[in-house]
Amino acid sequence: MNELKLNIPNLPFSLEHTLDSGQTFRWVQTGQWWEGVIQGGKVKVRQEGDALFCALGEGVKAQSLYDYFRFDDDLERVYSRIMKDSHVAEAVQRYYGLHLINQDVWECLVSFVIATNTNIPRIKLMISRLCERFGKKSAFEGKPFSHFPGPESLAGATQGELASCGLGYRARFVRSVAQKVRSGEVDLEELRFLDYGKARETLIESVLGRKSLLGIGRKAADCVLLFSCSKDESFPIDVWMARVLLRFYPTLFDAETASRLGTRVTNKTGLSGPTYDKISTAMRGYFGGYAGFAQQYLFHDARKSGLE
DNA sequence: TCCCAGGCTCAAC
DNA sequence: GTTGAGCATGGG
Repeated sequence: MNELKLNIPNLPFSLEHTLDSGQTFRWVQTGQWWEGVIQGGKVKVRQEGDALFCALGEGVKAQSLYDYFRFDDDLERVYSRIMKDSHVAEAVQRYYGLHLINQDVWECLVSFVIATNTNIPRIKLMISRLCERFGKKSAFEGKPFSHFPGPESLAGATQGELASCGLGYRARFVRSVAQKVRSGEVDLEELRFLDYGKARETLIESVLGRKSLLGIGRKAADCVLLFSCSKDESFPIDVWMARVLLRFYPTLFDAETASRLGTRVTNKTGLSGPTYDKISTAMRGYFGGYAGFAQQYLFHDARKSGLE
């Protein structure tokens, strides 16, 4: 095996916390190694202190890993901005070195269409089936693996074929999103160059009263912008975050908003658009431009500790 | 068997 | 504008 040693330029960095935090769904841990597919190629990585040992598949450059893990980020600086209270402080301490990642926009978009109303283990299952069934095949270290299927192949699949990967009612949405991207109606690469507000409008906009991307709501859009477009002020609010906000930050909201957060948690009813926006804007006001980091630490901590 | 899961669409009000 | 049913599926 052709092993490469990469120096991690900015510490802290934790490979495990980063890959285990629900930003991405295809990495598999085997022993001390993590295997994944990025930028069209397979990689195997393991961390030892400030060194990242990796084996790169065909077509993958070390720079791709550098970009993927956002090694330019200076977490200490981020921490100093978001450390507003003991709750983030504890989460930061527990998951010290958790990076936000910069994954492929298309893969991230499909992943979070699939991620609605389900749990992380099943998201992984659905995506791995999707890749096996529709992804291009390659080999790494003599073993076959599948790439993430492109817009063309998912747009060309029937709803039944997609559903057979366990997608259920999501099959329709995945197909529709794939068709919009294939046709060029929605330009994903452009998102990186827009500011957060504009990029978000692009993802959830309606044309003639009809949504352009079926299956993408506010929460999914925020995840895409945070995990694949480096919009660090994005603050996705799912059930877990609703619990966190209700438990630790109720004083940041007026009574009506807090009560709606409560029904989100207990009745599992969705937040209305304006209410979602009001809450995430408040959290951005509280944490600042790196609110997305705070969100990710709080989310991961809540999930790991089984907050109720 | 029932409940929950990184929500969203659609229709009714 | 808000609310609520319905949604496919697998694990606890």
